[in-house]
Amino acid sequence: MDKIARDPMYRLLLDGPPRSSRELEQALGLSRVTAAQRIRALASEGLIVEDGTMASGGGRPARTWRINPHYRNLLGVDIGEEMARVVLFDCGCGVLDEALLPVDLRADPAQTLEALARVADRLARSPKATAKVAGLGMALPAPIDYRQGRVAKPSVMHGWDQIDLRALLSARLGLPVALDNDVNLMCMAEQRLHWPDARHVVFIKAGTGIGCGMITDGHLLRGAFGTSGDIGHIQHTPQPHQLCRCGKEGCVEAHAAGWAIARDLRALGHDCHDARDVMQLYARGAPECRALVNASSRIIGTVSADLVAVLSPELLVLGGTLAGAGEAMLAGIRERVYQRCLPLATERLQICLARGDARLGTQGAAMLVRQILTDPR
Amino acid sequence: MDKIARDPMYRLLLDGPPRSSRELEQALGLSRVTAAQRIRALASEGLIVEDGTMASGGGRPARTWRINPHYRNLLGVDIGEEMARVVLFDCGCGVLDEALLPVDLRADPAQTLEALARVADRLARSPKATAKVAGLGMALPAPIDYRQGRVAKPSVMHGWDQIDLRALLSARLGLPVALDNDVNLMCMAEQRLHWPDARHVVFIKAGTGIGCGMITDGHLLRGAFGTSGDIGHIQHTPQPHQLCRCGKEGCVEAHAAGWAIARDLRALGHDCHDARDVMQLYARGAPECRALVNASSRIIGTVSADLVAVLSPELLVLGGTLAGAGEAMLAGIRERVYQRCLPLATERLQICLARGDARLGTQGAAMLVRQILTDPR
DNA sequence: TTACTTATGTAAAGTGTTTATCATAAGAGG
DNA sequence: CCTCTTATGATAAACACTTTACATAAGTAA
Repeated sequence: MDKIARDPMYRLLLDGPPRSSRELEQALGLSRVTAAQRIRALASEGLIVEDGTMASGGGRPARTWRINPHYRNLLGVDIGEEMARVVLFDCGCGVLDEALLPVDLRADPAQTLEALARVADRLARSPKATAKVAGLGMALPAPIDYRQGRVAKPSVMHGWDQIDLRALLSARLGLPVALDNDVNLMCMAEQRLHWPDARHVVFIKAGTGIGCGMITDGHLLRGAFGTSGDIGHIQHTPQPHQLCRCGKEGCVEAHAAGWAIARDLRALGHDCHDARDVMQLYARGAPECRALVNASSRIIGTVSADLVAVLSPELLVLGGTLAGAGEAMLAGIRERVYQRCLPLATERLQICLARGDARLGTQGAAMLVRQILTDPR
Repeated sequence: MDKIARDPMYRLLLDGPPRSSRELEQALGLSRVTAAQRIRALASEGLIVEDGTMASGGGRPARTWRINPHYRNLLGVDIGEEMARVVLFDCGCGVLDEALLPVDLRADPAQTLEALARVADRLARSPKATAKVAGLGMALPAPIDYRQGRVAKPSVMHGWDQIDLRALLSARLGLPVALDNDVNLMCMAEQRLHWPDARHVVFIKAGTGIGCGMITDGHLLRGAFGTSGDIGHIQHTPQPHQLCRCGKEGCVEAHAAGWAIARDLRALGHDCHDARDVMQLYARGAPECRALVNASSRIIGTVSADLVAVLSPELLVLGGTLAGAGEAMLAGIRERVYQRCLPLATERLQICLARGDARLGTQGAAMLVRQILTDPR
């Protein structure tokens, strides 16, 4: 995107609903003249378009302005443990085209990257594209050194911490590239797209693994070393100790994650390997599965209670594959949170299922590049 | 403070070390001419003064500027469970005069406030005062509705949530007043005064009660309802359940707080009622006391590990009365944190004792009003 | 001492923003 | 229809900041 896109007025319209000239002027603290001038500039460049008029309050109704979604397109990539999703978005995060490809995180990252790059290239030239692609964002299931744009040093994604991921991808594609942890990006997308007024949000992703993203005062909380939100390996220590895939015992994941439920279901004779398999069994109503999911939800509820006590969010959202169990998962979380936290912290707290779909990670990734491309520095 | 004090240049000098014209210019993104002009304006108003010269790098050495601590004075109040401390500061947070007064939080808040106001008035007219008082900050051992400037609704400070604390005090004293939770303010003061480069800090206050303050990305994390940092009532559940003063069982406080240790020591025949008594016994080397303090430190370490996993701070500071046990407290915290957290989260994490003294709360309070008085809005 | 370096002061020209004023546009309500 | 209200456009003077250029101040290194 061009220089003009760094106008804070454009950022405001990217993040929020259409606004009138006066609203923009007040939100940015500009004078009417300057606001109008900047609106003209953005409109003449095709960055924003007229949206409609507001209800009249006894006078001439105000025109509202919104971003032009077809000014540029964006690519969002979400690398999962087995599949990667690549989505072509317009710059309002509307889906234009999409592709899935299998990935093997234990394989050579160079090969995986090349496969991803080919798909990205193909999508950028898709007949459904509405503009040229301005950048690519990528969500990764690993701690990310956000400043450096690479996977943080010791990581589960073997070998990925060795390469300068952002520079490599950017050079290969000829596009600006931004990276972040997948849960962080899901959290950001969920908040920005579905709860724009919430300033303090905890997003729990319960899938094959468990993690959380946090927004405090409207800002994504990344922490000092890119490891924030690592709730999966908080010590839970209920009676039967379980070995976690991280090598420790008694982690939350080892009792409540999709892989742990699958492990327990396999022990009961089911053919079940990941969170998706668990949800299939759950949907079919297998009682053992329901029991395990309920138990999981209470364990996640225990951690949630700690998060609520520490962070005092106004919204706790549950996403990830296990959120497919819906109210059953929420029940366990609510039970523990209301049981353990102060009324003051819970009386106005909302506990909900994520409204975003499986594309949440890619949407967050696209929003991240967009944010960087429109950052005034 | 006057209008000119809202200059971001002044705020920069308030928070940081003395700087040269060039450093100010770069930090604020101004041109040399404008920076010099603003420096002149601030200096002529008496807000800043010349500090000295920097080391020469082969040319004329740069002059450095610092705030004039005697431009205005500030009052900081820290209300504890039994005592309140009122300190008169210069606007660099240097101590000028000080007073302690007993308070009873169960008494009528109006009486306590009047007693406080009298002390504040007296200090403002103290012979040690160097300038007129610009505002008063207050630290309270309760969740605070920061926006409203009052104690959040259901509170342990009975009756205090009924009154418009900020407005009342402000009217009584004829001064701008700001309030916040005591642990938040201690956290802020500790970071700003002693770890200015740390952007992600967890401050644990272990005293008669237990709580924590958090700074993420340089900003104090207050949460949505003023209850953030409530780690004292996280469920700990080791074997012998203990009734907490909050009415629940198995809270961290019920096992690790000063009041809980005092309770256990009383059961062993010691005359011990609060954290200070515990530290006296500890200093005298009572073995039961040492054992209990060690156990407490491990419990606090357990919560600390959760905080480190979730927030990924670069610095974890222990303050409060129990921090008087020094390395013994740190040992238990370090043990649990290193045992339970990812190496990535701990390898560069510092775990230290607070450097601030008993005036930390009042310093934070003074910094809070100062921050508000110099906020450009 | 001289040459070089960096810091600081001052003035002029140019850019962008604000404030103020006047004019026009487009709705509601009578 | 007219009046009232609010939105928007155009313009000019005032203001703040930046850039540029030149001069001076105060150190270091030889």
